[in-house]
Amino acid sequence: MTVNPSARATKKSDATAGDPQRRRRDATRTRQALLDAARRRFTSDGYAATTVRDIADEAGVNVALINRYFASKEGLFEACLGAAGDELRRTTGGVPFTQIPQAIARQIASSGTADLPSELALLLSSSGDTRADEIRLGVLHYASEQLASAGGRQADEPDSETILLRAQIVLAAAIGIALLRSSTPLQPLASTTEQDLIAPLRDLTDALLPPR
Amino acid sequence: MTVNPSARATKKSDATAGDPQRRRRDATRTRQALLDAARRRFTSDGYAATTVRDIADEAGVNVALINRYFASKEGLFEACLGAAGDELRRTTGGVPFTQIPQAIARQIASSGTADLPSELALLLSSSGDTRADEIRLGVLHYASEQLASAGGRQADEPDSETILLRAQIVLAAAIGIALLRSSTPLQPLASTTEQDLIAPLRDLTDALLPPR
Amino acid sequence: MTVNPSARATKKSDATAGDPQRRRRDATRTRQALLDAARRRFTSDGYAATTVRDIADEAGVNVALINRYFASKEGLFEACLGAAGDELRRTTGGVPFTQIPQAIARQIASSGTADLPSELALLLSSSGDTRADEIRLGVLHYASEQLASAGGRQADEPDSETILLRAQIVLAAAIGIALLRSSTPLQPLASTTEQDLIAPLRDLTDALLPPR
Amino acid sequence: MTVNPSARATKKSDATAGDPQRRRRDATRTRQALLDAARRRFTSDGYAATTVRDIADEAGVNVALINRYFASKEGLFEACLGAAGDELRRTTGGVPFTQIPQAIARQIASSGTADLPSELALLLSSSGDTRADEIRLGVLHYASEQLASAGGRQADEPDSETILLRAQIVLAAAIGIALLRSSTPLQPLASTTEQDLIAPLRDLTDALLPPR
DNA sequence: TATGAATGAGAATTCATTCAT
DNA sequence: GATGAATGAATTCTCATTCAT
Repeated sequence: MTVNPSARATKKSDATAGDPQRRRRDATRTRQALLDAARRRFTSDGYAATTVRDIADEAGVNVALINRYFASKEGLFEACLGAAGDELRRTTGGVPFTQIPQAIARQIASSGTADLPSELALLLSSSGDTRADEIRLGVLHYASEQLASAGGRQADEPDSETILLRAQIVLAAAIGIALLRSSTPLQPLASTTEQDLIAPLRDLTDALLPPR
Repeated sequence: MTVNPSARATKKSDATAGDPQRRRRDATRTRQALLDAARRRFTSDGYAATTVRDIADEAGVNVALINRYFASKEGLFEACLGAAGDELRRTTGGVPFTQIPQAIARQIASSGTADLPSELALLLSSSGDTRADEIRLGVLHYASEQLASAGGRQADEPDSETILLRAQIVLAAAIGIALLRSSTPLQPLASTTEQDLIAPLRDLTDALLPPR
Repeated sequence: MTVNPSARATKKSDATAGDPQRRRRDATRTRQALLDAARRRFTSDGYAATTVRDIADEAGVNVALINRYFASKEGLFEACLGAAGDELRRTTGGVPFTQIPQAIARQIASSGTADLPSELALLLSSSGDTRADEIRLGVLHYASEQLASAGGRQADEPDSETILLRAQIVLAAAIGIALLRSSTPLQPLASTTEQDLIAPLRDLTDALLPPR
Repeated sequence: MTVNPSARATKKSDATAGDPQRRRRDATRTRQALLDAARRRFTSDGYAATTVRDIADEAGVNVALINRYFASKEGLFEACLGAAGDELRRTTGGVPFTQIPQAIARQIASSGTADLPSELALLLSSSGDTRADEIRLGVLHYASEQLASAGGRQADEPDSETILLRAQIVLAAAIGIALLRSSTPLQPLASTTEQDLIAPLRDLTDALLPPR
């Protein structure tokens, strides 16, 4: 399910033309399947409510492999967080001011409603793990600073604190939306498309993050 | 055994008539202590990560009383949710449009940062319990409709769907802020006062919920 | 099974009659039952091969109580070791030289063959737990020094090192006997009585620990 | 493919004539490496506390090879026990009475303190495996009978039972010493040399096993 | 009403072993 | 012959809940 079988088959037939669809033992693929499944469950159910068995079942692999590849449930969570951070940085880093609404909307609505929820939502699932909290906080900081500087502001301006606060409110809004979409079927928000979100998000960012 | 709690309470107040403040065995007091403690822990740690023992300890009462008064952990959560809903309705119901930012700011910052977090954050802690989810969804719906109608809009207008969506985004922002403040020490957002929040929230609501 | 119900009943009626010590659902008794069962299994099977379920079943109580009363399997082991150390100190502390063989024999054969094996055997079951290892080593040291000094020797004599070594060999012999009796049905050693052991042990101690 | 290991070895030594020490794929070498590593870990940690991965890592080979060569962890243990029994028989079989202390001392101290512990200690690590227990008991029996007969005694003498008991006590002492040396750093016993042990062991055997 | 004891279900994790390459 | 992937059975521990005072 998680693993796309068709793409896999294709790749496979390229590699071992005579023996298609027979790749059962692939460490990296297993790892990724676990990572995807974990992200889904962690964001929709929260860290504590998610069992490793849930994740393994959803990934279609044996539970013990979670410990093999990620040492522990916490390790898996940290890996999810790291991946989410990377993804966020890639999507939002260096986006010009006018593109921010689109970027946020894409981030929120990127992968459908509940199928593969936005990385944003993951940033609020606390695990009680210190290391994970640090990662989370780091990503949040980075993201809000990116937003703050997108308007062309510098960190040493007199009202930089205010700007940062407003950027964090934008971030909070984005996360709030992602959460309401992934955990609660609150209509119409839950079923909006990326397009639907751009206009209100533009109003929001324009109001909170006025360019120079 | 004793089925009627009120009758019992009456008897009790008779017994301790001389010292009405100091009642060691006071059902309603115990109930309230549990409710407060539960709200704190549920919002800061999430439903699943909170143990009934945590709550009981924080409330300073015996664990078994949770089951006595609320039948189960889920029952306690539902009770918290109900109380949060009531509180929200009281705070945000019928607020005139211009007062919305203040109302939201107060709601968010009402009780300090982490000491007694806003009810808003509770609205996203899912418990996996169907009844609780219904309550939650109900409260969220009500709140967003209140916001939508605050601008003087009616539910049967042609663009009512859009208005509702925008109201839900405002709500999402409010919840996002509450969450970032209660679960993560993201500065400066985490330490802002009610006053600090009003201006940006005004900008936000003005942009998203234009009055007629 | 382990806990003698009749003895318990008797004690109980005694206790509740005049003694202010009341035992309701009896935590201390449960604790002791666990301690006894644990000592049996740890000595006969070793730490790692013993499951907490084995112990709980043998004690006739629920598994979770092990964690309740001793925090962990390791905690229970440490408690056993501590109790064994106390018991050893009580039995062997300050025993005059001529009584040593009897003391050792009693210690070894004290409680039958396998029913409640000697504390001695426990002193060799390593758990991999650092704290437990320290306790164990402390008890072993104490016991060998007791033996060394029983012959009237002082720690500052020129050959004190030799004396201590010989005392440790006596101790090793005692432990070896206890082990061979508790873990392996090596006949005739496994079924000897306390009396049977005294004569050979006297020869052994006389040969290794010559009095001044 | 290659069935005959000796043929293989021959071929091998031909092939790697210039570097006879370094053979990567050598069944008997791998087998022996596993056997040595297993003996070390089993004696120092006990059967249950030793993982097959520990052993394989220490031997520098893949884990699966344990099952390949010894069918199971228990099989490996039995093999160790068998090897230890052979070794013991070789060392102690037919030793004249006066040489017994030396033989025991050598056995105990043979291979340093912890590096390659005495086979003696292995004789007490129970595995819960019936076959292994039988082997163990057989070895212990054989050894004690050897000791008993070393004094020139016959099995049909009137006090043969007593003699056997005393021989078992000597054996118990030897095992006790080996254990205290391999598992616990009890000084000075743990660091004594073979020479240091001979004198006390002579006193011990003389006292317990008087020759005819 | 309140409390500590007790319980059973379920959680994460470890580990010997087997499979496929 | 050797290796890394995968698996299922256990094991320890936690936790909500119930029981007995």
